[in-house]
Amino acid sequence: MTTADDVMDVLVRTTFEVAGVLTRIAAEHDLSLTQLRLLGILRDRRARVTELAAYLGLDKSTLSGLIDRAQRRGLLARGKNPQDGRVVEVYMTPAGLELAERVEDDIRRALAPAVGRLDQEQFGPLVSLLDVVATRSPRTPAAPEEPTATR
Amino acid sequence: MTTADDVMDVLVRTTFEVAGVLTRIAAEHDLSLTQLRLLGILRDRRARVTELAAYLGLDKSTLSGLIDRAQRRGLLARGKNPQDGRVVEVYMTPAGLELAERVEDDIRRALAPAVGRLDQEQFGPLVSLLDVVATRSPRTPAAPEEPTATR
DNA sequence: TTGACATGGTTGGTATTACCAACCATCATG
DNA sequence: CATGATGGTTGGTAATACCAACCATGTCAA
Repeated sequence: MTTADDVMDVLVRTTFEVAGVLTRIAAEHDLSLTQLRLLGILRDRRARVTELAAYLGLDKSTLSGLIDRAQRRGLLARGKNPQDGRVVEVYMTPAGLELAERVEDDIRRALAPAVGRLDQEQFGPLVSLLDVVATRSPRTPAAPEEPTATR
Repeated sequence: MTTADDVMDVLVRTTFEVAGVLTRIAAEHDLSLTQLRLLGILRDRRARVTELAAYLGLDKSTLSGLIDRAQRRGLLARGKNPQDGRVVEVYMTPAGLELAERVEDDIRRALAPAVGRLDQEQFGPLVSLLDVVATRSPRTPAAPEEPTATR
């Protein structure tokens, strides 16, 4: 019988496995895992600092440094928000977008052997199962403390 | 149609989600994610420094510091190997084992809502699918394999 | 209108993580 | 027994991340 504990074990194992791959590929491009996520987020849309901090579960001050260094490298830029003078909006530069694309290619290449061990008809089931697990239900009235993984 | 890219996307998303949970719970016990993994490995068996470095994909010198701090906290200890005087064997103290147990409980509690969104009959399929993905084929002598972080 | 408070970011300080290079001690081999 | 390989530690540096304190800007009530 497969228990919830078994599911957790394999989830944790997979997490370390995938995180290891991501860390390695990121390092090859002189990026940390956090910077990788940052680029991943900003790839799709510009975002304000607090928003990024909430999303990543990090302190605002951590973001300041992260953005500083990425900006110094020319990967992203800070812009003003005309509606609210306090807000700093962060967005990718063309160089950042280009790097993100290269990194994504490398990640897909690195994950290919692992995913390739599955039969193609297993893709669908795995995706729907993991999607259930990974998607936080928005309706969790149980714990008023801790809405997300922030502190 | 579900593609390999879709699988990768959900894998990465799940990884960040689970890693976030692990990081949060670890932090609640004043542990980093790396220390968590370290305790997870040493829970089952004692190991030498180089071995740990290989498992974790870290430099030996990083392990030195990691072990130093955990030792200072009374979580683990260094022992000698009678066969080889150069070797340092690391093992958990009772306090370390106890902490590892508490942390595991908290992790299981924290992952329960996510896993609980699955039906019980989906446990088996998910575990076997993820096991395929997370288990490096022995044909690839790239890096040493990863034991489960908890338990 | 103007205080008072709230919000958004940055700065400064500290601890940890992680790397590399250099090093010492111990083994293994010619 | 000299030489080299292996196992760990030390020292130096950069990045990550926290907290507390701090400005600047917005908001709201008296």
